[in-house]
Amino acid sequence: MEETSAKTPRERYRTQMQAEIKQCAREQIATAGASALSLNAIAKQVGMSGPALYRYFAGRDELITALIRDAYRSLADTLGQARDSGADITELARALREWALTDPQRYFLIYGTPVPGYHAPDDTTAISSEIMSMLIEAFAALPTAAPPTTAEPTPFDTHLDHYRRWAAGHSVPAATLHRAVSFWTRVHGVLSLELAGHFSGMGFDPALLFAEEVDSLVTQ
Amino acid sequence: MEETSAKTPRERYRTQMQAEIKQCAREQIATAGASALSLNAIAKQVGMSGPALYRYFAGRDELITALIRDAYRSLADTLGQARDSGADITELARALREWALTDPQRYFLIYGTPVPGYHAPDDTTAISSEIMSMLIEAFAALPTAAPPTTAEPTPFDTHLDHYRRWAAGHSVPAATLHRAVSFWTRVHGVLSLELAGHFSGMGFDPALLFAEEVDSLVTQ
DNA sequence: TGTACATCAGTGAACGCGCGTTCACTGATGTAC
DNA sequence: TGTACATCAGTGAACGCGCGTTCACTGATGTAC
Repeated sequence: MEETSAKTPRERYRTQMQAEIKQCAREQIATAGASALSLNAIAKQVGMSGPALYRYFAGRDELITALIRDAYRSLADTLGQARDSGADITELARALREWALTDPQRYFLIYGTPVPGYHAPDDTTAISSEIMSMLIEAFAALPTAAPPTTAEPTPFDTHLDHYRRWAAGHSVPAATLHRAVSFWTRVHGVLSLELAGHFSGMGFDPALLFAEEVDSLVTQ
Repeated sequence: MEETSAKTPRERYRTQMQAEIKQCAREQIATAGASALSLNAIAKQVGMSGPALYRYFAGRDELITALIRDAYRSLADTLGQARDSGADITELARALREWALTDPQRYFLIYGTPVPGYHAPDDTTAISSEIMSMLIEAFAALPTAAPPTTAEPTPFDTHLDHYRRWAAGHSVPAATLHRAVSFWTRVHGVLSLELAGHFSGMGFDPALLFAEEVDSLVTQ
């Protein structure tokens, strides 16, 4: 995972310093939101003053971009590790939820309110499809008691059959793609509302709702 | 709907001016996001200078709060009008999606990334339950071909039966509450991902996905 | 091992900027008699 | 209808602030011979 070996001491120091800065930025975002991220405040907290940060990041935007990239990477790695441990789709969902609960603002860095002008770096879309790949495989591997292939394809199924380039390399039935996409939207429906506190007045346990939303697609 | 009648000219002017300021603020948010909202910029745009805004709003926070309240109100009214026109749950869903697509940043004002420190005004939770009420009634009114009441109650159903105070006044089976909540999460799952652009690389039409997510709960 | 030079981390002063907000004020609009 | 006063919208100057970013610089660390 880390190809940061066989580096000179200076390079290691530099990498470590970048990590410390990003860690600080994460804490600041967790405390006051991403829009309140301030380079000067970060600098003060890591014990250097202002312009020194420019040794490590070209500016505020590049720092935020790095954080977004890290968030994507962290999510994909979390799911990848679960997958490598033989997790099925239900366990993948649980890993995803735990990842989101660990640091809600990191979650919102990816799936929260988009800033109108901003465009995420290109490589994040690659990570996105890496994640979708895992989901598709997990659904394809399901021992379908009631095989979805035999069921009548829905309008969205047939529509999806024409737009499956994003699922390149997966020769699964469109119904499986549909399930992966629905999994994604249902999971984020619960998570985004839960993390934003929209259930807090209701009192019930979102974990149960989450589990059944996942189940709705597993035992389809 | 408007109880702003029989007011003096001054009062009408004041109300109109507040509306103009809020309209301006909405446009600014739609262009650059809520965090970029600037009182001075708004003042310039409505043709007055700086401090004059304090005649209408006590400060930046109060203005944003007013916008959030308006967003809630607008959503509830949109759904209420659909309901009054005899819309069923599917048509309510369509109205909701159109409302969201009309002004994505208004949507995110309610359902987007929460700002860690900020607490929405209390009356918005009242509007939230007003909305949930409509959904519950719409599901209760469904001519259930396969009545959900007869089905085995899920763990979340029985759990929800202990936390139904938020659904005060509705003596519907817990399964109906469950369907209303799931409707809410599935609908927001598609909408939040769609509006944030997470489907844009995939090419398919989110409207079809949305319709089938809604359908998954109507023809349950 | 020792010297000469290059690399690079970090500093401190300074830049211009726009922000939210306050204050004392002018001038127009409405109200009371 | 006219005068005297109160209300209130809007102005302009000024407040302190923290922001991102630049620049020329010091001093330590690494490299070459």
